[in-house]
Amino acid sequence: MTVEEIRAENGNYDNFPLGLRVLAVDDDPTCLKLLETLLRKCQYHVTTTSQARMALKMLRENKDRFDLVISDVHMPDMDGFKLLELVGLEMDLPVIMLSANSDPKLVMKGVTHGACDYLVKPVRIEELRNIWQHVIRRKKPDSNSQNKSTTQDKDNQASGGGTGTSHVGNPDQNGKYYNRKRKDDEDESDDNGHENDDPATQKKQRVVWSIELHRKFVAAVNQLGIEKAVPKRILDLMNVEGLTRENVASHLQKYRLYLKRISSVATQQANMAAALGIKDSPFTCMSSLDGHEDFRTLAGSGRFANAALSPYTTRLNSPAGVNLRSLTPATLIQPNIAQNLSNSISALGKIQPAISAANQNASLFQEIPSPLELNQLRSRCTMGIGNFNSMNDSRMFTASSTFKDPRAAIGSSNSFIPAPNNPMMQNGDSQLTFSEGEFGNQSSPNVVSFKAEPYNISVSISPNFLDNGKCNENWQSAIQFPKLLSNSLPSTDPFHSQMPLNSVRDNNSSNGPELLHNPLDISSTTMVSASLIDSRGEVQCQGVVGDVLHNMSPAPIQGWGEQKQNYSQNLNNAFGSFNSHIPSNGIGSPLGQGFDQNNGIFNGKIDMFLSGPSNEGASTLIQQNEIEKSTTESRMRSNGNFLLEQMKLQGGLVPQSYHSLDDLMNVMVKREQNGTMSDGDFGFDNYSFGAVI
DNA sequence: CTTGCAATAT
DNA sequence: TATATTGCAA
Repeated sequence: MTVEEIRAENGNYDNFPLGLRVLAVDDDPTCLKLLETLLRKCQYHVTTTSQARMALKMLRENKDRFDLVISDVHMPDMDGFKLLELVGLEMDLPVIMLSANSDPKLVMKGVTHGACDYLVKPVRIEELRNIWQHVIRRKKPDSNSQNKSTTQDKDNQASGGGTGTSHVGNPDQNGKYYNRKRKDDEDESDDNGHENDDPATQKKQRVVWSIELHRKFVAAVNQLGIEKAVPKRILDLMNVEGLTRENVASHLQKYRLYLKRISSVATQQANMAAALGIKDSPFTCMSSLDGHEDFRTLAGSGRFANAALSPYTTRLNSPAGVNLRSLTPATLIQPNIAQNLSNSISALGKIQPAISAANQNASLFQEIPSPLELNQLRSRCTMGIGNFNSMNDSRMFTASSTFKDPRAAIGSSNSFIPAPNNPMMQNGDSQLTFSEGEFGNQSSPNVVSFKAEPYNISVSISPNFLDNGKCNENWQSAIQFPKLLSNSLPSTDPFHSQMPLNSVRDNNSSNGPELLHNPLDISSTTMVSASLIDSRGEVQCQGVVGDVLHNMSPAPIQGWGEQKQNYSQNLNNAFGSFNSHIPSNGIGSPLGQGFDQNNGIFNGKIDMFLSGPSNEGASTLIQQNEIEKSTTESRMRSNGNFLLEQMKLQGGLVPQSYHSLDDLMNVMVKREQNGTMSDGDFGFDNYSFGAVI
C-alpha cells in the first residue's frame, strides 16, 4: 500500500524500494562487504567504496546517481561526520550513519549533523529494509531536509546546551529511534496522502526542559524579576529557537507552583519556629512570611536578598542548648541539653525525653492546628529542604526523563549556577555562609534558620523568591546548600532530582573546608538529628532520620568499612537507643544508656543516619544519594574519622523501621493521634535537633 | 493579544 | 505519576 503510493508519487521507481541506489561507505572491507550483501538482499542497487573521499567524489560527479548514502562514522581518510555534513550540504541526500559504537553522543552528533538515521553495527537487514523511507521523505517536500536539520538544531539548542548532556542520559532516545525522522516516517506512512503535513508540520515536539533550557529560563526570569516575568518576555530573553510562548508559559506555571510551594514551606517553617517559641530568635519575623502571597513582595523588597548574614538568620552561639532551643520548646529542652552537653555523652538520652516533655506543651504548637497538618507541614518541609539543595534552577527541568544518569545531572549541575553575575558568588559570601555552617539560604528572601554554633543545627528554608536579579544568588546559595542538607531531597520533589552534585562536591573540597571542619551538624527539618560531640568536639555522632535516605545511593563510601567496624557498636547502641524514641511510646530513652555504656566517647566524627532500612534492606551503611554521599565523604576526609552508618534498627531497640522521614512522621502522627505521641515529636522531627556533647 | 488557570494528553 | 500541552476565560 504504502509502497504503491510511493511508487505513484515517485514514478521514477518501478518497484520503489527495490533498486534503491545506495552508496555504502566504510573503510572496513569486511563491514563494507557485509553491508553490501545485506543491501543487496534488500534488492537495492549498491555501490560501495572504502574511502570517504571517494564516496564524496562519486557523489559530486553525479548528484543523481544515488538515493541514499550509508556511511561509517569512523574512517581514516575522512570523518564520517564530515562526509555527512558535506553530503547534506552539497547534495541533500539522506545519509545514514553507521558505527559500531552506539554511544549516544555519537548518535547525537550524527543526528545533529544531519544524519537521517544512525545504525549500529552489526547492521541488521531489518534495519536496511526500511531505509528507503528516508529517501521518500526527502523527495516529497522539496525543502524538507533543510527544515529537518534546522529543527534538530533547534532542539539541540533548546534541550541540550552544548554538551548534549541531557541527551546523553537518554540512550533510548538516542538509540536508533532517536531522530524524529523515524517518527515522521511513521506519520508519513500513516497519512501518506497528505503530503503537506509531512516534514515541517511535525507534531509539536514535546519540549524537554533540560537543565540548560531551564537555566536559561531561570536566568530570564531572574533578569526580569519574578513579577515581570511573563511568558513572552521570558521567551524573548531566553532566545531559544523553537520554543514557544506556550512552552514558556507552561513552564512558568510549573515554576511558579514550585516557588509557591517553597514559599509555603518557608511559611510553615516560620510558623513552626514561632510555634516553638523561638521568641528571641529572628525567626520570629518569619511570621511575616505567613502569607505566601507576600513572598514576592518580600523578595522584591530585597530585604532578604543576598544576606550571607541575613538578619533573619539566627545564630545561636551558645554551645549547647541553643540548637535545641531553637528547635524545640526552649524552656524544656534547653536546660536538658545544656546539661547534657556539659556532661558530654548522655545528651541524647535526655534530649528525647526533654523534647517529649516539651512537646507536651500544647501551647507551643498553637499554630499547628492538627497532627495532620503537621504531617503535611513536615512533608512540605521535606520538600522545602530538598529545595534548599536543589532549589536551584535545576529542579525545574525534566530530570526524570532527561537525566537518567545521575552523573549526567551532576555533570551539568554546574550549569545551574547562573552565577556569573551572581553577587553572592562574586563576593564570596556564599562561602562565608557555608563556612559558618549555615545554609546558603540566607540570601533567600525567606529563610528560617536555626543555627547554633559551634554545634549547630539548622533548619533553613529558602523559598527562593527572587527579586530582580537576586534570584541567582538565592539559587546559588541553595545550590551550595546540599553540603549541609543534602540529605533530604524528597524523591517526590519535582525539581529535586537534579541536584547540583558537582557543585556540592566541589564546594566540599574547595569552598567548604571550614564547614567540614566545623564540628557542627546541620539538621534539616526533614531530618531528625542528634549530634553528639564530645567535650573536645572531636567526636561527633549524629543521627539523622530523614527522607534523605531514600535518595541514597547504594554505593558505600570507601573507608567506612574500617571505621564502621570501630564505631559500629557504639553507634548501634547509641542510635539504636536514640532511635527508639521514634517508635517508642514513652519518653524515656535508652539512648542515654547506650552512650553511657560507651562512655559516650567516640574517637571520630560519626554521622549516623537513622532510618528505616531502606528498600535495600538494613544495610549497615546508609544509602545515600550522591549528594549526601559526597557530603559525607568530604566530612570523612576532613575529619579523618567519619562514620556514616545507617541505623540498623537492630537489637529490637527500634521495633519498626521507617523508610523515610515521611514514613516516620506518619507513624508518629498515628501515634500522636493515639495519644502516645505528642506534637512535640513532630517538632522534634521537623526541626531536628542536635545535641552536642 | 497575552496571561494564567485548569483540563487533557502523553 | 508527573509533567507538558491544550483550551479557555479574563
